[in-house]
Amino acid sequence: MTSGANPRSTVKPFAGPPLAQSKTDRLAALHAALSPHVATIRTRRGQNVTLTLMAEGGEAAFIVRTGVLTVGVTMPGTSRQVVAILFPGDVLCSGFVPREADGTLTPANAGELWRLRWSVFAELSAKDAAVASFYHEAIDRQMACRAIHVAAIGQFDCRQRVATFLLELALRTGTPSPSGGGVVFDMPLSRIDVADYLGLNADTLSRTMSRLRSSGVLNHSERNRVVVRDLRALGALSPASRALIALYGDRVL
Amino acid sequence: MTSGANPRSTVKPFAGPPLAQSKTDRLAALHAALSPHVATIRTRRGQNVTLTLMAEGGEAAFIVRTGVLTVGVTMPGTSRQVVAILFPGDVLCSGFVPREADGTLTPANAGELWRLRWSVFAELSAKDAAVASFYHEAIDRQMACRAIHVAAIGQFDCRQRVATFLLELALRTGTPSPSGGGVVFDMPLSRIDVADYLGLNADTLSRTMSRLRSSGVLNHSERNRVVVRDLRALGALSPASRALIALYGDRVL
DNA sequence: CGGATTCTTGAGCATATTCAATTGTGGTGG
DNA sequence: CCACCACAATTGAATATGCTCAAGAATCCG
Repeated sequence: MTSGANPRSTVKPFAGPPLAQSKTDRLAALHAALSPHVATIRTRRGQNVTLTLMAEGGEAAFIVRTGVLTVGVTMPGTSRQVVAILFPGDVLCSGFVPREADGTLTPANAGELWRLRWSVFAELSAKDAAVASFYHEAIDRQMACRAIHVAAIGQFDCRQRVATFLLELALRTGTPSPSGGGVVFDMPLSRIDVADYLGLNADTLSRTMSRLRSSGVLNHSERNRVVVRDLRALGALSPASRALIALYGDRVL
Repeated sequence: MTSGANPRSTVKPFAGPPLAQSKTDRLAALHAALSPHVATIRTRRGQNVTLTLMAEGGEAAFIVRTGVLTVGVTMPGTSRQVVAILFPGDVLCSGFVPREADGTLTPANAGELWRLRWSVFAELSAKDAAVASFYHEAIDRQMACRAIHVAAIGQFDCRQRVATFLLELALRTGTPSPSGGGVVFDMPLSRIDVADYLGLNADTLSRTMSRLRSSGVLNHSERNRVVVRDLRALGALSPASRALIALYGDRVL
């Protein structure tokens, strides 16, 4: 099958968990194909990215180059729900966000975002198998991630939810800590953002984090930084640890 | 399909909410393009559809022809979470379901399901713009639906969740009731399935339904049939009503 | 350094869960 | 046709978990 007859059939990542390492590489490789068509948006914390394109309201596609963003919806009378957290390599189409639901795309970070017209992206996908497979891998990953997220807020208690969230961040953005066995990462989101992501009250979240600290799983540390003292112990607290490791575990573990 | 210079640019549904009416038409139109490659699965209630393809474990794509299916995940130590309910025209790729999470695809109904190798589907998408746009519309719709679902289980109280669920079913599968103003539809899911979808206890769900009945929004009726007496009143109970109507409201309203 | 914001923590409360008993429904066989 | 069984759905009382509200501590930024 690697005979080269059909480039798509040589794309292996579908068969196994995508390698996070290769994700940035692929993104860089796409630069050549996409750059003539993308508008680069420099993001900064709190800014609100408009989801639809200006002219004629066509659908837009966004590709996260660097940084972290949150996708939120707010239904009347309820508080905001963060529906997804986007990391580099993730894709968002404006059609993913329901209308009439006050959807927002908000950078948590300084970073870079590519925007292009959806129709252009679709055309490129049809022509270039690399673009298509990048997109489909991204969709696969994000769908799987959302499934885990739904299971977490639907079934987990607050400690399990927080552990799941921290584990996801550790796996996706963490680096092994100098004092072995641990993992360190920046917390790109505010307490309220995290609470909105987990379907928890900010107070409850704070309490839960405090308990994790006093039970020795986390370390006290600076404002926007998390030190996981024992990643294995954190994983034991999350029913989704095996699933998360299958999705993202190729970086740290 | 349409004659225009670039077929993709003639695909309008991206700009507005997709018409449910046209969904079945499009599905029928795809039959010609897909039928040489699909395996048709006749589904019956409770059966468990295996998510991966038999030979060499390649990724599979499923297209719902008729009937209703649930996609569920179960994390160790917690009860099942129904992550999505699939209706005709919906698409599921095996990569959407996280590994190590005990994912299941379960028909709630008798119906028909198409299965094909993902790589084949991707090739067809690259060649045939109608296939590609069908897929992307489906992804848009399902992503938006999942966002609403996440917001519901993350932020809504139990009555709001139930109202949201009933409204979704009414909009997607309901028919105007003989006695005007109402909507009737079959309930394809068991109480437990619904509870697992909404992140609620089955007992709580039952209580909530009872209260909706005694408050006059619903009618007492047979086992697997729901009669919404006043759709507007039901909508008033769901913070997501506007979003749901924007997504699916073109059938009943 | 001061003011604003974010985060933490406690006490009381509300909502949904648990567990168990009861009723209802559908299917099977006498 | 009815009796019976297994299973699904309903309902109540007690409990637990997370929420609300308010006060205080920590951190950021000018």
